[in-house]
Amino acid sequence: MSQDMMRGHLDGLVLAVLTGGPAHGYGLIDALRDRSGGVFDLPEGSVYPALHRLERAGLVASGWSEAAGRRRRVYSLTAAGRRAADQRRSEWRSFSAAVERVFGAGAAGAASPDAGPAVAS
Amino acid sequence: MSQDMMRGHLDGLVLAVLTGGPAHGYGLIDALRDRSGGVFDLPEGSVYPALHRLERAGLVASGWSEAAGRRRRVYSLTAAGRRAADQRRSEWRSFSAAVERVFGAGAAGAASPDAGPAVAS
DNA sequence: TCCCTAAGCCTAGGCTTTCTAGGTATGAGC
DNA sequence: GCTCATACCTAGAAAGCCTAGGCTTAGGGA
Repeated sequence: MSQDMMRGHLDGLVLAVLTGGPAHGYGLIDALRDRSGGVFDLPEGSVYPALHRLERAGLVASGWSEAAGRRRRVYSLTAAGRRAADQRRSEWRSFSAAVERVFGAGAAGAASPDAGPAVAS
Repeated sequence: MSQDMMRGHLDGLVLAVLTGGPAHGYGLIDALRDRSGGVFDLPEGSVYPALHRLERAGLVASGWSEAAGRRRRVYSLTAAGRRAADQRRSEWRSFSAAVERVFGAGAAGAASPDAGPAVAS
């Protein structure tokens, strides 16, 4: 898997996880790994900056909590964040459907030898 | 649509179009716009560098042709390019399925108020 | 006691890729 | 002659993710 397929999708994925409830950074990495079936194993250097970016944008809010002697910064969605999560999901569906059409059309073209070139003059 | 959702996917899409037959740069832009239902309307400054990158990588080969007095550089897949196209498509499927799981899980979690936080301590 | 690992947080810098914004040239239509 | 569409190209900026570190506390093993 090409690593920067994530580009432009990470924020949406983080928002999607937070839709299920508050989380802290480290746990968010675990959640993304689990829910993606091991496909997304993101380094902390990707996730923490993303969370800070989302907080600056007003889409998530954070607070400190203490658990087992360890400090944790817990992030949760704001109202704007919930709206953004919905929008990101629908943008993803549109993007994904478009990619699927391109891949599908390419394969179909290749399957019919008499169809001529993909792009007419 | 966030424009750099394309990151890391453009090469695969270009290869997919070329799977259907040779194409030149300008026509490739049209093909991507048509097949994606208008979602992908890429500027030339994205496509030409991508084609040159793919050519340097040995995945496409190019040759000049003349049509209606206009010179065209026509790109076609090499054998390695065909293999790469297959691989990109399967990487896309894996990526797409993973994203879908994350979005799906997030929505499911939000639907059950008693489920507790998304990420257990 | 000392060391290593895991859980947690963070940042600086680099790399890659895409877009913006330009440039060139030909042919067709007005 | 002018403009528009076709067709190619490039330099530089912008953005986002990853690499590679650094910090702390807790717990287990030797």
